[in-house]
Amino acid sequence: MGRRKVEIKRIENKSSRQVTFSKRRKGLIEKARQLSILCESSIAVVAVSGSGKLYDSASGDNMSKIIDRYEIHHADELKALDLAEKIRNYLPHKELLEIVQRLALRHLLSPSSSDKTYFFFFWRLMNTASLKNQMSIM
Amino acid sequence: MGRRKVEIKRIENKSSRQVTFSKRRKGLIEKARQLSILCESSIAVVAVSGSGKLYDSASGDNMSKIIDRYEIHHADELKALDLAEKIRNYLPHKELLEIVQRLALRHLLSPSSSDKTYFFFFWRLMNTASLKNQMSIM
DNA sequence: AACTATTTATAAGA
DNA sequence: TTCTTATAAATAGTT
Repeated sequence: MGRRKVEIKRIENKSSRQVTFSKRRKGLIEKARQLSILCESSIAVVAVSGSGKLYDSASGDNMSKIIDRYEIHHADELKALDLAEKIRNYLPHKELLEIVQRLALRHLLSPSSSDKTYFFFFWRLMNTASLKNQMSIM
Repeated sequence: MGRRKVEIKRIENKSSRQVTFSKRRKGLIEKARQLSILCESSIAVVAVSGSGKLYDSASGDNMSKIIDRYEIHHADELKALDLAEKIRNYLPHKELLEIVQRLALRHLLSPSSSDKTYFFFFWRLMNTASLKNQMSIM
């Protein structure tokens, strides 16, 4: 869709690579928006540039809800991994455990709403709080 | 890009909506793949159809890593929510706590690798195992 | 940041 | 549904 046909391979020139990233990223997100509206669907796009910058868009629903759906859909696959084996290799992290325990305690002390969607949101909050906590000590 | 110009609004006819969803979803994912290769970037797409079916693609890196990046990037925003307030409304779930405690214990008993990336993967596994567990009792 | 020659995506038709 | 094709839309190279 341009003056020349381009091969789909890494663009070597850095500045044209950046220009193309900007143009096509915009195009991709617009396509996602259109698909969402035309077909009454939810579309999430997350793009990480070569230099690590993050761009995202969520159409039809918010990003967290779309990610939750993805996680639930793929839960079986992940569960099939040997959990015990994996865990032996993970980074110990006392702060994580403290957060989990603190949140879990408050959670136990307040049995109220029964809306399932809250469960997932709760779990995401725990997740994110800990990710952030981890980031700050890196 | 077709015989007629189409307005970007919900397609009322169900079968043309499905056909368009299929065609445009394929196009979107192909665009994501191209962008990833041309510009050396990572692109995740998650699409949920009106009927709830999930389609996803990850180019340049795997889906979990891209989602992790998103979570880390947005951690500040989520942290700003009133955690205590939110937690008061979440669904109690004993099984979740048992899983977390069991995993946490094993985690404490095996201080080994120090690769940061494992931490995030560990945390994702915990997350997913619990989501799945929750699904099965819904 | 605009422009425009071309390629590419796709809406409607077969 | 799968293939075709006329046309709209995206974009590569240019200014």
